[in-house]
Amino acid sequence: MTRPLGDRIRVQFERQILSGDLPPGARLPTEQEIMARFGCSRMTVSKALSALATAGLIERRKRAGTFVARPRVHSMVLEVPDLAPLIAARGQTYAFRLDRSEELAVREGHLAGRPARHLVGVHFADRQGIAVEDRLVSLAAVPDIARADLAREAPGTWLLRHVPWTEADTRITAVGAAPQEASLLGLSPGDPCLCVERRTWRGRDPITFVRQVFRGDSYELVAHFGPGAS
Amino acid sequence: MTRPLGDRIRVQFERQILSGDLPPGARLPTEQEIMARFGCSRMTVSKALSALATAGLIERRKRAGTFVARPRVHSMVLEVPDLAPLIAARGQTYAFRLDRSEELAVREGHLAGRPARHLVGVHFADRQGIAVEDRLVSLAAVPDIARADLAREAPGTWLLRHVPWTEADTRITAVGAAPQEASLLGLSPGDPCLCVERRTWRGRDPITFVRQVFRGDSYELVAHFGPGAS
DNA sequence: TAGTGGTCTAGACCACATG
DNA sequence: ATGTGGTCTAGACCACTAC
Repeated sequence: MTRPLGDRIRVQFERQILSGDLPPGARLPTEQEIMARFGCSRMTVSKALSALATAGLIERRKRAGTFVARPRVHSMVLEVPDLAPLIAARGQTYAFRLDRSEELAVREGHLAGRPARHLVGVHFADRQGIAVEDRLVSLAAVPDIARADLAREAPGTWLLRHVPWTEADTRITAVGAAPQEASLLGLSPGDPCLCVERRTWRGRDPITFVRQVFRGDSYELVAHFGPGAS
Repeated sequence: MTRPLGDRIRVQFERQILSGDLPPGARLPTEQEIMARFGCSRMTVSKALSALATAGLIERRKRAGTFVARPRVHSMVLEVPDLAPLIAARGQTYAFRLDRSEELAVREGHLAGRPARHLVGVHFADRQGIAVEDRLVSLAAVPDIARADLAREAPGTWLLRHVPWTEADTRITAVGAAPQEASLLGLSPGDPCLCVERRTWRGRDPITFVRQVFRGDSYELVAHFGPGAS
């Protein structure tokens, strides 16, 4: 049960960095010194340090050496849960109701100029509307969307199983509920809602644009930053 | 200007996967076959495929082979910009005003039972309040906080330079502005605001808890998912 | 210019899971 | 049982850059 040597090297420096023992800007030993200390070949040391560099914990500069990176403020991992299991986990019953489905030519956005299916619906938890969804799906990229049974399965869930995206942008804002949204969600107009807008691609082909408006009091997003594996 | 061989191997499979040429579940050639095709050693192939595996694009199983991974829905990279440069980039003038600074013993949360400094202040863009901030900073972890000049530099910026965190949780919700918040931000009570709550640690020591309430009409968060490097 | 990391080789032994 | 990936070695040459 002895862990790989490269892992032990990586974990040792990981610990020293996270504990503050090696503060940001500190210099690590050279590969030669680490080789000698662990009695291993240079390739093993190189792979261990490369992993730390990929993870952003260290920064390597030729001729100068290897240094503990200044922490990057600007990136955390955002959890993007699927609504159905999330609501089921709360002990509530999930449902989706499709209110509109039509074809149209998109005028703007990353789907501009393409024929698309326009889908509007509501996500429910125990008969309480918790989110309204307005979606465009490229017919060129997803011709099968016409045959999908979207009466109960949310378009997002269906899409994910049939045409998983490889690239996505998400924009998160707070908005006041529009009158129609408010009535669907059982709110008063202007009540705070979380608005999530997402554009997705597969390779370079745009797939879908979706705008989801969630009741502010029953939905939250969670993000995490940390060393991750260890 | 010839790219490293390992990179070329990695990029080739990356492209085939993202284009859908190699769909999820498809099997990649064995390392032996790739060695032969590129005329390189096995180590080079191994490093290229390991990088793809770390990135989550492929999955490697002994005796079975290497396969294109089923895409993971549930994680995107959330950009967490520092407010000052963000506002400067808009061509506005940034300022922070500290309204309260006191010591207290925290009762709940990840700082429970610890003495802390309680800081309340407002972020401004061109004299318009755009966010109110309520923060607790552990005195045990950051004794220097007492000496910090927080009159103009936001506590978050100061903290980042002096005690960078290594781990953080963020919760994003939509809330209605409380009366006091509304008056500070020039809103009416109940107007939609984006609420960001973050807990941070350095190693296992809790550092700070912060709740920021942003004007819904002048702040947004952006997240991205994609192959990243290429 | 000398020391650092970046990359690569041509082997090797091992663990493991599948056929 | 066998073929796959996991890891490691003991070298090597090169590019870059801080000294």
